[in-house]
Amino acid sequence: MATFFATRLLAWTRDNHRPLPWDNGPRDAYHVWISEVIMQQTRIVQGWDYYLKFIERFPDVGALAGATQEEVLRYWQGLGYYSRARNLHKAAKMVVDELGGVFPHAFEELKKLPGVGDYTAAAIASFAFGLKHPVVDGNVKRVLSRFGGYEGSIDEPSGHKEILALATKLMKGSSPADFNQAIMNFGALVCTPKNPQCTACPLSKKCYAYRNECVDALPVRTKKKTNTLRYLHFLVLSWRGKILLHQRGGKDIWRGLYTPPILETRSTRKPTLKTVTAEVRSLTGTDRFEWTDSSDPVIQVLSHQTLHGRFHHIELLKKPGKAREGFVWVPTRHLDDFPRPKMVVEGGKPE
DNA sequence: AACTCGGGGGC
DNA sequence: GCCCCAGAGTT
Repeated sequence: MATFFATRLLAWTRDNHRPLPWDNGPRDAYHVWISEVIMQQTRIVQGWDYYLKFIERFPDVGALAGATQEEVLRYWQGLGYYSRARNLHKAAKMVVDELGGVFPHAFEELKKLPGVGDYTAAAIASFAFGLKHPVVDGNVKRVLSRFGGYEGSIDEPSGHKEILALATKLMKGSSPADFNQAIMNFGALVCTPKNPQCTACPLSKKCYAYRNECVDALPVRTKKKTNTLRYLHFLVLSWRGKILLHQRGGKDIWRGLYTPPILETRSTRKPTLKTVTAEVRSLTGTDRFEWTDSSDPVIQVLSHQTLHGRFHHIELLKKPGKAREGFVWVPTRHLDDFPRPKMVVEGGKPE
């Protein structure tokens, strides 16, 4: 069975080249690492230009370690899951400061780097070093749950282990890098979530799901997704060509990114003048202002939250005091120096 | 084990 | 609308 799978899979790959953004560049540990982190939970097409621009600006681990977190986040702006960028930066510093700038080869050592989990460690170990570690991503879970007939939930740790065990068996005798690359491409192009190309599939003859007519029922997922509704009111305070930005911290979304000060409420209705006045006074030390405009609600759907945002334009009539810790007055022409979430980039555009 | 963390595209 | 994408960290 292992021979059938790998032979057919690798033959399919030879006839079906899939262009990837790193095709024309080196595939050492640094480049594999960057590409895999950028592509986490992201379609290749979406991450394509991010990868090329990131590599251009940070061509090696030293360049990345030497940059500021702000600049790294700017290159990540719009890509989402910003902890990936923060961890990438932190890990680059670890490699430079503690490992002499050299990536470890061993799977377990790779996993010690922040942001490197099972998948990314296996990808680096196999693609950069040729080690026998199967990658288990969404593609692999789908292909193997169908082919092997795994009907448990792929969301559970047990499901992950089952798929990993099957992948390990099927990989035996193949080049780990070739096998890993092939199975992910195959999942992306043939064994797709919707409308898989079973009639053209070189594996269908021995595919459990195809033989048992349950392709659409696999893989099984059990995770339920919560969806919280939130109402964010951005206070766009301006004073002589500058606006006030706040760098987000804590455990909420967009940590490390900059937004105007936010008043969160329970509806899209404008906060009361009283609330806004108190907030402006707290932020600037003055309550002399003119509330000139409020945008229509802008909706941004995240994987686990739906955000309704409104931008309230407030012009100060008196010089503000020194910005509080974590806040900064930014000339509007320098806004691009500050990494901001998509909703803020869009909402800040002139109408 | 369950939650949290962005944004986009296919259907 | 719902699902899923070259997942990982925290609680």
